[in-house]
Amino acid sequence: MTTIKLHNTKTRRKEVFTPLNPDNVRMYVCGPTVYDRAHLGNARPVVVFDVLFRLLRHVYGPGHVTYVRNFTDVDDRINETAQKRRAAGAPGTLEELITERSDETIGWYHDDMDELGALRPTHEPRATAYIGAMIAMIEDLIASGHAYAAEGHVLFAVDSYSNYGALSGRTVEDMIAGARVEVAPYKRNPMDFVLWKPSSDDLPGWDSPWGRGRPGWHIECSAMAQELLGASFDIHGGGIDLQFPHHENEIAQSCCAHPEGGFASVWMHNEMLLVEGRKMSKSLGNFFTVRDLLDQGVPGEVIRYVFLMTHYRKPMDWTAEKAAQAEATLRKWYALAAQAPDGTAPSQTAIEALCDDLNTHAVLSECHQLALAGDAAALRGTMQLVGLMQAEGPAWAAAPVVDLSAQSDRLAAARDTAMQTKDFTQVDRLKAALLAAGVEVRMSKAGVELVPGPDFDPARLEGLE
RNA sequence: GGCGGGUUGGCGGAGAGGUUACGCAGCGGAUUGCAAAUCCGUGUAGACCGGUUCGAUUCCGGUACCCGCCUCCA
Repeated sequence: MTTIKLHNTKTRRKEVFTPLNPDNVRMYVCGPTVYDRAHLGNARPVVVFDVLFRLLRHVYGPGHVTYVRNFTDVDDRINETAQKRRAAGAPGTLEELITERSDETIGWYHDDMDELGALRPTHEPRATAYIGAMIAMIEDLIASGHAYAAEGHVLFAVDSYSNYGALSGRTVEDMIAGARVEVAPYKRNPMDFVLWKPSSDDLPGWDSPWGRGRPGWHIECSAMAQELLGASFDIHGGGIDLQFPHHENEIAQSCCAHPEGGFASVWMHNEMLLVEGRKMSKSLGNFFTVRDLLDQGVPGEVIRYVFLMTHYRKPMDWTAEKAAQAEATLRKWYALAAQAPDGTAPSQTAIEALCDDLNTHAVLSECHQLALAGDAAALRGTMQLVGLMQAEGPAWAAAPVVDLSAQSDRLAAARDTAMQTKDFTQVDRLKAALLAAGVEVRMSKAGVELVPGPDFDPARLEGLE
């Protein structure tokens, strides 16, 4: 059996991965809050954990991996959009408008992530479908003394869980000392966090033992992981920004509600995304969504390739330069890989690189070597291991199908003549015109070959005859 | 203030306590009427200061700078 090593945030070390049950390797990744289009940063964990999903499927078998990624569809920004739409005269109840907004956003998310070549997870639960499970878990936490109700809220008591802060390396004392937030008066400890909060009439809410309200953010992941994966499972992933407080709170809730389980064995966090060296933000004017890039003509495979260039635990800088490089490389690879049939195993070197805490950059290096060696089959298999080269390769990378034989013959004839006369002006004129039209001109002793390039423009060939 | 991550050759970006990373660009060569494409060759890098060691870019400590989290943003 191949040995996979993964960096575990919990222990801050790279460890040999041993699944609790090799017949059912279980992974939970925090998914998006579906209030709008996914931005580029949202796509990074999707690609990172898609690569891990593919590796696990490769090693343990496609039928032996369960991957859960949730949709958070309880969120004030979703409510805002729904309220605005209602105010603008949209038909339907607020609840219906909220559902409509979530459905719409989830559809976009699927479209965009599909373009990146990400496999759909095994389960994609929506928080609103698990409110009952959340309420039950909160009731358990109150019963066992880990939570308390106060002024319509239910709060988790961090003092009841001695390991609180272990994942992120903080202590409750440190956090209180450095706290910048105002503390709600009903909290017993300033670090206590919300499990349930009351909803006013204009907000979505569910009936509960504590009145009409809605769940806090963290409880949904605990409840859905419990329902779909059990009290103990293998891997929990997400962006490093979720390490605290989100994941810390998930651990507290889950381990207190289910002391018989260990919750996640391995915690994995991807680093953040930068754009041209700076944090992506609306105020800096460098904020964009995945769809923005796709619309600008940057293919999903190119985005994926750029992501794979950087190890997931390092900050990744998105630059136009990288995207251009990625596209040029992929064109070469696709042309070669297209010559091979599906079904070739990936290179062992690449598998081993991936097994070493997802060294995707080393996989790309290996692909370069395979391409250099002209090994189309191994290249194809290796690209597919990391989610590149689906099917026959994308249309954008395929050479345009055009008949340039007339131009080719004409150029060859002119060249033959020029070889005799030593007057190449006519040949150069033809060549320049072809180059201007985006055609690559290759002349050798063997003859003339015309290859339409990425910027090929047939219109510019007119009048050439 | 607390916690965490980073700093590698022109650019991007890895691994490894001592032997070529790799890619892009550049340079030299082969090839070409000239090019393109292709192939071959080519880079005394490792923020700074100490320490451990026969030997450190790789381990340890410190300094500087950058970034993230601590505000339901992946």
